[in-house]
Amino acid sequence: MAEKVTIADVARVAGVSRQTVSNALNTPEVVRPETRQRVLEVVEELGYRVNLAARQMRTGRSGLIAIRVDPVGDGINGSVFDRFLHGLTEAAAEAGHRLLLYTAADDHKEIAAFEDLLGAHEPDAFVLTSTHHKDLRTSWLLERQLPFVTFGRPWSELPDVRHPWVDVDGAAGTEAATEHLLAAGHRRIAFIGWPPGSGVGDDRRLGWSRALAGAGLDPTGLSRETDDGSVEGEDAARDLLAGDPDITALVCASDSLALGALQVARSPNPAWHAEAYRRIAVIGFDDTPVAKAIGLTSVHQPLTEAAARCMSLLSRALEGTPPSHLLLPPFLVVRQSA
Amino acid sequence: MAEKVTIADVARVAGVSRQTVSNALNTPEVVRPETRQRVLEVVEELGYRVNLAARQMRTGRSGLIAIRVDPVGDGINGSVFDRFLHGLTEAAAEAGHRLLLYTAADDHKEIAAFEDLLGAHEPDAFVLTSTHHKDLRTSWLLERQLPFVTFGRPWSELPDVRHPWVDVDGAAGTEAATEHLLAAGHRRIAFIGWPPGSGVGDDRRLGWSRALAGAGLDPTGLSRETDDGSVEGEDAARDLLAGDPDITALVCASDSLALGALQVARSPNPAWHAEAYRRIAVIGFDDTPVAKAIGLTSVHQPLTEAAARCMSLLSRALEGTPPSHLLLPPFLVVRQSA
DNA sequence: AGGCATGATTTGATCGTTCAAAGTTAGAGA
DNA sequence: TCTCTAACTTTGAACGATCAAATCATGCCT
Repeated sequence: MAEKVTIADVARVAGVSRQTVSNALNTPEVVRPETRQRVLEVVEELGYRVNLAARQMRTGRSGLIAIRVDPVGDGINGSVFDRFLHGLTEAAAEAGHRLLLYTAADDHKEIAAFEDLLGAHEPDAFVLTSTHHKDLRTSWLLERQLPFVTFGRPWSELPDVRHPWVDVDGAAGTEAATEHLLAAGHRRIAFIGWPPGSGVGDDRRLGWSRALAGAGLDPTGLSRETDDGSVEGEDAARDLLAGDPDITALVCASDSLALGALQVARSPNPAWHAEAYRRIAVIGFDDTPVAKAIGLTSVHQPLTEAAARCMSLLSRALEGTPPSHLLLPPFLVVRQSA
Repeated sequence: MAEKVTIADVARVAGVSRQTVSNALNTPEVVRPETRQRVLEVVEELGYRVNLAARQMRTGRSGLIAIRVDPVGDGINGSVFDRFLHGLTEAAAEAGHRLLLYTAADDHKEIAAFEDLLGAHEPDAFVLTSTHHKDLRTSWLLERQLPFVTFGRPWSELPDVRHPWVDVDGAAGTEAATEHLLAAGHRRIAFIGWPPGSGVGDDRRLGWSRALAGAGLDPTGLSRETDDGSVEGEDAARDLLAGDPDITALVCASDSLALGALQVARSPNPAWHAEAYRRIAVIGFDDTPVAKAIGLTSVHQPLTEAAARCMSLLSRALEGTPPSHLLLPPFLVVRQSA
């Protein structure tokens, strides 16, 4: 390790006191300009860097922002989080913070992780992802008045916004996808989504039905609910197409589902239906690398922007500004599949 | 924030001194068993957690391990790093450490980031990925005797191992891929890789040529060098297949390249060659979600294990054990493409 | 010239932990 | 009984920064 330069060293060389150095760096306006200039020169010359552990001990601020990473999943949808994480790392760095990673298997474990972290590394704030109904984590953090932002809106009954959040307007995404299909002449457009209860899933279904309603079409019988996954998507697509010969397009709640649906759409099995080959359009959600690779039209979430916005809301929260939120519009990336 | 419990609180309640509490936790063997027991009970009861900032100030250890995340790339190969990161987060947590993220655009910037970090958060160690020839980072860290491990072997001239590293045996991977093709009866097997000079790329090419040599086959004219990317892979595949009508299989240095190659292989263009449709086998590298999605046979790297091994080598390095290294074997995941 | 407000800088204390050294206790041996 | 050693525990200092309060300058007004 190189020689450590402390604030006392800088003070000695600059011929001022510790506190003046501290002020020159943290509260420049209370220091006479020429003094500040001299101090800054010495800081530069000696390569002084504030020791955050010492600062943290006094001020309680660590400069850390904690965020959870999940265990390795199927990898398809995981890329969404990863892109967000990369964006957040950069945004945090610009705001003078760094990201600290932790893991947790469920809400309760995550709250235990909060306690661990707060006792040990004392992060200044948390970033939560994948919010859901009855989210224990947000209420826990709110109770303790700990600063945090969620990527994902609060899917709760409470009407008032009590914490900052950023989200992507999923309904607008599926709505745009459905309208794209309508504009292309499709009339029977089905939806493959997740079981009701997940805020994100319900929201994405809503956009689809809204678009159909806008075109005066009846969504009855055109929706399937299944867990996320490629195989599940395949089954749902097969079921839909077999049951309704007029369906010509599928909007899916994720690229995983869409990938499965696409298998069915691209290799129609005569057994489902006796009629001639139907070309089925498929649209996914998240614009993952997989979508790009296989030519799947998909709804793209502006993750880098979302990350940057999360960070700026967090900065404001750390300054004590009352919470606000932001709903970002996604956009459709049109490829071969629709 | 909840009431802070300090070591002094524990000491008071347990009726011992601060230092005894500290010893009970950090050096249990010097404390009488019944004293230790009592202390631990009080620790539990009060929910005491060591304040790492204070500890760090005294011991210099922060409990942090720093790792760089790159800006969002094409996403296909990025997933390799992300899986590694997830594994590392878990492994680090088990060893009582946490991961700290930072970004940097190149080697020089990264060294500047080292300096920033060491002055500020003082990570105990670094994990470096994507090592390369003339890696400035490793020499910088070695000079200062800072603990680190690389995921990626040192691609340098120096014969002696001077730092711990973990890597996946890329040559063994492409060799296995090639042998798989040989076993399936292929005889003209081409390789699409990166320009020479990148250790990883050269290594992967080596495995392919070694397998051919082992089967008594001549690799001349069967290799193409191009930058990474789907389009590049497509061009290279087209070039190879057009130039040599006997080629029946392609081994690629990445899934990105393989994805492009697969486009060519799956939709043969009569213009390249007048003869009948050739079914071309394609094998990629990294077993990304994309490979899984499109049925691409690919070489899988044991990333979770690699992460765990990195962590254990790091733990040893922190204890002062001399550096050692590990070359993990990858394995082939066979899908429809080969 | 004296008093005073204002601005700039310094001093002493403190955050919570661990190190180093000093203190205490109990048991063995003389 | 007294000494000595070994085992255990306590005490004081220090890590490097910032807060709070004190000190020192300076200029303005009466």
